[in-house]
Amino acid sequence: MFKPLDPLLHSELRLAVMSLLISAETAEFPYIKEQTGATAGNLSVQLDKLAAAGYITVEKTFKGKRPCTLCHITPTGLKAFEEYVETLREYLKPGASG
Amino acid sequence: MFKPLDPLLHSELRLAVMSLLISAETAEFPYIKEQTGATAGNLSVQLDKLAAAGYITVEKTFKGKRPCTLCHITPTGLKAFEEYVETLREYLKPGASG
DNA sequence: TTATTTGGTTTATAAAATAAACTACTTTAT
DNA sequence: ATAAAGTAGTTTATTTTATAAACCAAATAA
Repeated sequence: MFKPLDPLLHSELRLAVMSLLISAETAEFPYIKEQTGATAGNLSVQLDKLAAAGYITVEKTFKGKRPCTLCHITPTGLKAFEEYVETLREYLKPGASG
Repeated sequence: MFKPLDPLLHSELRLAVMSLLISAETAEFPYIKEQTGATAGNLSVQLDKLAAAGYITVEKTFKGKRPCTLCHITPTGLKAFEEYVETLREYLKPGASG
């Protein structure tokens, strides 16, 4: 039947963030914001949720004198992403019972 | 970058319904309910939304004396589903720029 | 020094999902 | 015949989620 989709990942913005972080190793807040087209507020909230779940880490650093928020994916996050993709395939491949 | 995902399809239940209808040609309300594990109320609401978008048609018939709600996918719905899958792939295949 | 920009967070609002309650009718049991 | 229980759903209320608007603090530019 249909296995439930991880609700934390089944969100357009959070999924986009995870997608970026998988290829990017680490990414800065403004970069993610630009790549996803999200507002800063929304991104801030969604990063918090991903961090609370342990899917990413959010590191507060400085770049010269300015604050700089660095994000990167955790092993837990990577695993969750992979599982999400696996689960989703069942929704996308109709007829393929499994 | 990230193309927006059709919000109508980016819903666990509606996606499951569409997935079923693609393989099933037509399906009865109770069958969809059983296969998705949804409550009747939720299913009713989500079927309405899919129908309002023209993604499915909902036909009210009778099976003997009992009411019977038949659903089937429309060409519009099929196209939307395929586009959704295509768009989603960009989120799932990190690094593959396109 | 007073804007303006950068880099965010917090809070309020809108939208969506879900569940609970209800309607209408049928079948079964009494 | 009537009551109880089941089927097939809809409507409405509640909760959750997503989004946007408002705000704060520091740095830079005018």
